[in-house]
Amino acid sequence: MNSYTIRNLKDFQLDHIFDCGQCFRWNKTGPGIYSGMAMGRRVTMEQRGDSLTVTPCTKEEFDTIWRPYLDLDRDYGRIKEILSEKDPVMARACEWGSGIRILRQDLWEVIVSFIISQNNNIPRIKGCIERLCRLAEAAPEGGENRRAPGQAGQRAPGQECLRASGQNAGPAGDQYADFPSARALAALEPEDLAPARLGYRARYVIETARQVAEQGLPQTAEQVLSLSGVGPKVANCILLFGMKRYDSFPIDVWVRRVMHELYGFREEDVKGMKAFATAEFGEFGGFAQQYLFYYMRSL
DNA sequence: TGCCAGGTGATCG
DNA sequence: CGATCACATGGC
Repeated sequence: MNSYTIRNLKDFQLDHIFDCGQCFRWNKTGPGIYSGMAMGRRVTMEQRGDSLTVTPCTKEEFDTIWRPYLDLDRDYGRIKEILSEKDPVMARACEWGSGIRILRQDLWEVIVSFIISQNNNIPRIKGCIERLCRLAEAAPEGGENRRAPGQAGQRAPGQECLRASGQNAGPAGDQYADFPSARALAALEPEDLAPARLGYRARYVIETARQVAEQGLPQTAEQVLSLSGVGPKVANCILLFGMKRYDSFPIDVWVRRVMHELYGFREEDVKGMKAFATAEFGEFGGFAQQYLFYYMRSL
């Protein structure tokens, strides 16, 4: 299988990147080795020191797909320098998560993933998303003639499946299925998602899929907030991880915890935290949030 | 066993 | 507005 290796990486650690809460479909399969789905492809990434090998991958694929996905052309050294000057807590956080990069993920996948993330824990979020992808792969298109229980996987010839692209075809149950499109999910009912165990979030996902299928993907913060199941926190995650809005500062329980324990805010003073982040971190709020999140979770 | 998890939407004063 | 509560599910 063809691989591509890039060397001399700086400010880059797969362990930091895939464990700072921004993505849910990468799994560690060995020391410095991760396997996952992104950009409609399944690949393995292996880091040894300052070099990274992607398999399967050509040089062209690396430059057009993975270089932007991994945000390799941004100077994170400079960002950490700027943030570290702000305060000692931030400096420690930058050091602890020194290899973090904010992935440029698919917007639709980010929207659904973070709707599912609400009031949920990370291991279970990953399970929900994986089951959602697998479910969609096994299900036929359309809400009218859904398959009956017991007919799983018996797709009629020519019947389109829910996957957005067809290049990762495999039997139902394949661990790496493409993320279901908005159009495909829009045709389903919340009950159809029962096997994914999304809980009460299933109706948010379906409703949002219908909104997006009809109006297209959101382009402004206001449009993001108008989606079903999207409040201030999830909206900020969508803006940061899916829309390149690097000034976004999502405040979740972990950030609230770090702001309370290490910055002295009252736990319920989310407004104060938000104002502080805007004033202190400004256009780098999103990077600051990632360093703080990763740091706090390790404590 | 309970408490809690990358919260949101509905309801009520 | 701001506070309060239900919500599905399962990790720990």
